[in-house]
Amino acid sequence: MARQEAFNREEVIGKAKEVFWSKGYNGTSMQDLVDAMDLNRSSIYNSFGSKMDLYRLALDQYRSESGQLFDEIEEKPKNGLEKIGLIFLYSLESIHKDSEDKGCMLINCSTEMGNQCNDLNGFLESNYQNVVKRFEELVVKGQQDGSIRSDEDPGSLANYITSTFHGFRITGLHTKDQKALKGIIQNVLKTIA
Amino acid sequence: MARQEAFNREEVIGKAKEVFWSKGYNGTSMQDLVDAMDLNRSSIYNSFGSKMDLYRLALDQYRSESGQLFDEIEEKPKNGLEKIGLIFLYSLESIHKDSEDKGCMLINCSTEMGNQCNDLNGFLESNYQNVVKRFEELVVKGQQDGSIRSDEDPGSLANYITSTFHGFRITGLHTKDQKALKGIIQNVLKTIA
DNA sequence: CCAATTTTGAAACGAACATTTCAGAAAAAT
DNA sequence: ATTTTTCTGAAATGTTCGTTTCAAAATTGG
Repeated sequence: MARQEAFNREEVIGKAKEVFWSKGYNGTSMQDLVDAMDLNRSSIYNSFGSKMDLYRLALDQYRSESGQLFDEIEEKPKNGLEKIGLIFLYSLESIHKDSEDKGCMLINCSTEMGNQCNDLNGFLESNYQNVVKRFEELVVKGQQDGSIRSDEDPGSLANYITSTFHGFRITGLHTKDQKALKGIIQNVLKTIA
Repeated sequence: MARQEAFNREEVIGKAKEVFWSKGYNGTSMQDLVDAMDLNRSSIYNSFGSKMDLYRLALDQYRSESGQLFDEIEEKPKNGLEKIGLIFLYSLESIHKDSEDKGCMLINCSTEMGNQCNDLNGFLESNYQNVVKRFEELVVKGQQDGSIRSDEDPGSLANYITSTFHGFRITGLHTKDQKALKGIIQNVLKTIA
């Protein structure tokens, strides 16, 4: 048969992801992608379809990587409250390393495209619900091991945590002060303990 | 002398604001603005300068309107904690009325343009600090009247409140469920009480 | 009513946009 | 080595972008 792709697919999607993450969908031009992915225009269109198709692939990769975070924490020998704290500490680390102030790609997508693109809305919604679900699982665990209070149902607490979690990421755009950010985390944990 | 502007300045900036708010800066075309403002292209350029100039005017108007919210609450006969609760309830109302899912224009600006446009960054930063300051004032008041705990300094609590406040606005993009949103507010207030 | 000045409308600007085209280079299978 | 298929590179597609131009219409003050 014939020739096959010379590039690593996940790798070049990763490069596209970085550009979309930093500049947003509308702020990213095809030329930006050509430069970043180090592929020819036609190769990109051939392999990935349209700019929007590529954006969705980039989002998928980002979500997949973010989801792994919860998986990693699941295995650690910690109680529910500590595990939720770890999620926030990972986020703190992301903020610390985010010298470009790119923020969270999924939040960026929500604010830029959520109300403009119906196709993306389904993706964003399922992702949001998934985050709530993952937090809820940790809350249930915490209520079982006694590290999280049981006078409020897990879903409600998970809503609160998810909300503060998103706020935390926005806050990270404006301050990188570790002490201030850790103070926020402590208050969140205090609320659910 | 000569002819004068036939349109109301704040009014047409308001119309531009709606478009930018909904579609973002990069997602808004000059044609969108011509249509929405009901002004000719050249009139817009004559009166407001560039697209970016107009965007900044729209942002200014939005910030000014948002700031009035704090002013209104200042006059009410409530304690510090209740006043902070009122801010969140106003936000809840905004979310409820936001059928288009436009969210908060300033957060949208932060996520879309904060890391791309140095000029806007100063504006965004001063605005963010101002929100923290306004919350801090309410915290101080709450600590004086006993409605807010005094074992943590006002600045630290204000950081927590601001962070959750922004998260609340993001959450509003994903759910309009009043009970769920009120539950989040209750947890925030519980944390600082 | 006239002169001064600005707004207005429509057309035009070059640049940048996303996407397509297509001939030739490259690699796999026979 | 030849055939087959795909990838690749560069150029070109038509569209839309933000902005400018300019003559005509409009409105003010004298």
